Amino acid sequence: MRRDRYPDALGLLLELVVLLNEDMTRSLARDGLTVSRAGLLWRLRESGPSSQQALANTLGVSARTVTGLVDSLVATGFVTREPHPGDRRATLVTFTPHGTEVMESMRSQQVEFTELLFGDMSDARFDGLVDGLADVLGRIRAHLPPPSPA
Amino acid sequence: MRRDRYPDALGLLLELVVLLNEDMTRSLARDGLTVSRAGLLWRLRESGPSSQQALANTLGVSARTVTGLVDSLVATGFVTREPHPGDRRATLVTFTPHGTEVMESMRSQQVEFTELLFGDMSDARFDGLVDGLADVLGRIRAHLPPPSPA
DNA sequence: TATTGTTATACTCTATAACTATA
DNA sequence: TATAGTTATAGAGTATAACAATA
Repeated sequence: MRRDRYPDALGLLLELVVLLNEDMTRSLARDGLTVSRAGLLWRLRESGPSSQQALANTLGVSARTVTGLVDSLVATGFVTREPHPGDRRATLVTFTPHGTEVMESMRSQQVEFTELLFGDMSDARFDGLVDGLADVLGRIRAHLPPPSPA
Repeated sequence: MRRDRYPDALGLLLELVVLLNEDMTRSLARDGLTVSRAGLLWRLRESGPSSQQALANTLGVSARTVTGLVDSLVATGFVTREPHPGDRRATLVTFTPHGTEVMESMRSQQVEFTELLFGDMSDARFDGLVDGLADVLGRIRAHLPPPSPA
């Protein structure tokens, strides 16, 4: 009965979640970042200089939370708050040179990590994993409530 | 070139981490629990009535953290602190009837969730996923520092 | 009147250090 | 002297509500 392997499969998934989280946390700490702060920087790199309101929306957190994250990122030299041309209420969160540098190093770390995870894996194994992951992901997405993070 | 699919694969993994976390958090909240508190209860069910020290060790957190988690679990009626027979310094964290009940309902929720994730999946797909997950997990474990949570 | 961001306040998880009660 | 657990304190992430400045 295939269902006998279900607990294993769920256990593998959960352990993966835990270990990936630990690894990410540890790795980001070496750059002086936390997962939440890195998440903001990630979005910032995709969107370019952004208002905090925009960041709050895309990150799916409150304005208050963004204020705190940006406060700490300013204090640690990753970003600055620039005046928003055309709306004096708003600020434009912008990378410092140091912030840009760290983001670039993060990208190469990501490449290394990917190599570690999949580099030495047979094509069949890799394809089976990717197809299975995509499948599971589709099921979870379908199960989850309205994709709130508009 | 297979490396072209690497970013996809890592992206799938990370999205999976995020979504599984959200789903777990939401589901536990319905039972009046958080992920950390549920983690403690989970260990408690495996080990039976335990001292806080023992819980701190197996969970890999500080004694102070366990004090806080147990405080809240006592306040919300999931466990009690019983005297430790044979060591008057220690307490035995013990399920209440309500705690036991919720743990049982969590188990059936887990079965449902597993059914949702894998139920409608072909055998080949399922096997490919499980094999791939086990493979990746092995790589991460090998990469991580000393398994600190003794 | 509506929006941007901040201050005020609060809750959760986490930790280290100091301290109490027991071994 | 060493251990179990608590209090004191602190930092991070999260949130809501009230408020200021600006649209």
